[in-house]
Amino acid sequence: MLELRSLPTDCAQRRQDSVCSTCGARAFSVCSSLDPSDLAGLDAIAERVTLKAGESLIREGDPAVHLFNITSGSVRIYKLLPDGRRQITGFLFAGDFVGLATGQDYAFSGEAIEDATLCRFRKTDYRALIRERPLLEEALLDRATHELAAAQNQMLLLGRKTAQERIASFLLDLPTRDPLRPSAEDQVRLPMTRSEIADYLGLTIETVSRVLTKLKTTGVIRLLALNELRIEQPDRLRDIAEGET
Amino acid sequence: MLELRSLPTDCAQRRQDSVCSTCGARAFSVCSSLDPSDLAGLDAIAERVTLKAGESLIREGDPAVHLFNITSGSVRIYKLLPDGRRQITGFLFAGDFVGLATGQDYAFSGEAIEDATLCRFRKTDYRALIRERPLLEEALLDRATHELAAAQNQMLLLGRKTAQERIASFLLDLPTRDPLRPSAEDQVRLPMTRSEIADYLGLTIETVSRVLTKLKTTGVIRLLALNELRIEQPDRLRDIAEGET
DNA sequence: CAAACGGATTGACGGAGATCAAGGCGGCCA
DNA sequence: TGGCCGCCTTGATCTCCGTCAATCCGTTTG
Repeated sequence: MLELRSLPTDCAQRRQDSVCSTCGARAFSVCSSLDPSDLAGLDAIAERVTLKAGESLIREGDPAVHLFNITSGSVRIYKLLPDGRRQITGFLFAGDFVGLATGQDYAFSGEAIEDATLCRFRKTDYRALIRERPLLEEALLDRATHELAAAQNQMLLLGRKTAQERIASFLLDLPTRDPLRPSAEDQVRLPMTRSEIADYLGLTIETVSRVLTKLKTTGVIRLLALNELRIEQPDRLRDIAEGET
Repeated sequence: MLELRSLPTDCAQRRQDSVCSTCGARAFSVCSSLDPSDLAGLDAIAERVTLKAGESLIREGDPAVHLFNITSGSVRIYKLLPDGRRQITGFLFAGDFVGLATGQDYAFSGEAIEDATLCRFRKTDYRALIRERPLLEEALLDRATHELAAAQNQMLLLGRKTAQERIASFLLDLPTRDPLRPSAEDQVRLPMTRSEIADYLGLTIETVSRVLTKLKTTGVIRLLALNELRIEQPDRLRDIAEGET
């Protein structure tokens, strides 16, 4: 097999077989801004990581050494107050980038919700790659921009919406998030627990539970299982989410 | 004066006199990533705008034609629910960039709090400039990154902090924001009304007022005027902001 | 299969902050 | 100088949602 090194066509072949080139999440991630021949450069600095449900990815306050791209599964990122109150600031899925909002140290913690796989990069390596690939930087800026817009929506939700409006907004937003599990029409999978939903929406588990049963009894949604539901009246749910009730 | 055009040194002189080169906010803005000779390119696409207090800059839902850099004064950006509930998602000052979290349409509205001056760019022109100036793009990404981190802090505040903790956090954060008005040690200027503070912190005016008087009577702060106060016990205020009480 | 366990639901109650209402205070203009 | 207006403060009451507690339910374990 050693001869391969001297055969250009086979080198190209080797590149085609890189992990990145067969990555199921590539199409949804910033990596899609790199053309196939650039993927080798990405592969060179990428490291595969797998996490079991509940395992920690990064911890708030630790030096920000690595950046991550999620390739499958889901991740929660959150901040804590000294007394343990938790605010989950995002649920991330395949294609999402972890570490955008990061300076010297991580500003938040991250853990797997379900078993997940990720690509890990040393921040220094990644920065170097960015400088050589303007399209990659552009893709990152684009993503940061979208996350900022999403953050503003979340601030509106947390600052001004009622419990029912928060849940409704959440149920409408969630299915659009995971590209690897495109929900059937109006079908919502909840990979996270009630407690995580509560900490994402600034509520308690009890309130989440009560609102869900109320939406169920009014016929807006139907609970198929603990972590699976169907939206029966999408228009009604949209009205509720925007406070038109 | 026509001869000037044929004299290189005078041309250089002319560039020195560009609006950007004398801009008081340049040092704090993304423009600082451009070296002096690049400023001419910025000048070419920049347009000066002045706003009186209360005047509108952009409106949520309108096509996002322009981007802005604030050069003096202050601006509030906010989102509304159909019934009029308002969430202010940010107070912006000299050097801040308006329009990062913007796709096809503006995702939020913006208005001047005080009289303000801004640089306005057509989005298309600005994108073209970015492509030629990697350092500018880098500066923008950097700024987006910081705003994302700030947004996460605000989500923690809105989702999990008490009224008193929110006010304390706000009073500690605000003085660090306006580079053109570096507060005297522990002196806080409040260019916005109580109503705006309330809509930024997810509270009502009454609660803002009550908490401020409580902080006053406990000696943590002193109200010098309606829009001016002094932090008498910074350590105590920091403890309150983090919920250590 | 029973018991234990973690997460979810449901109910009763209480409290932080919203709502409603009544002044207070300073700035502006006639 | 006085009256008006916008903004702020203060008080009384209400309510949504948090807290506390009991129970349920599906899963795991011995």
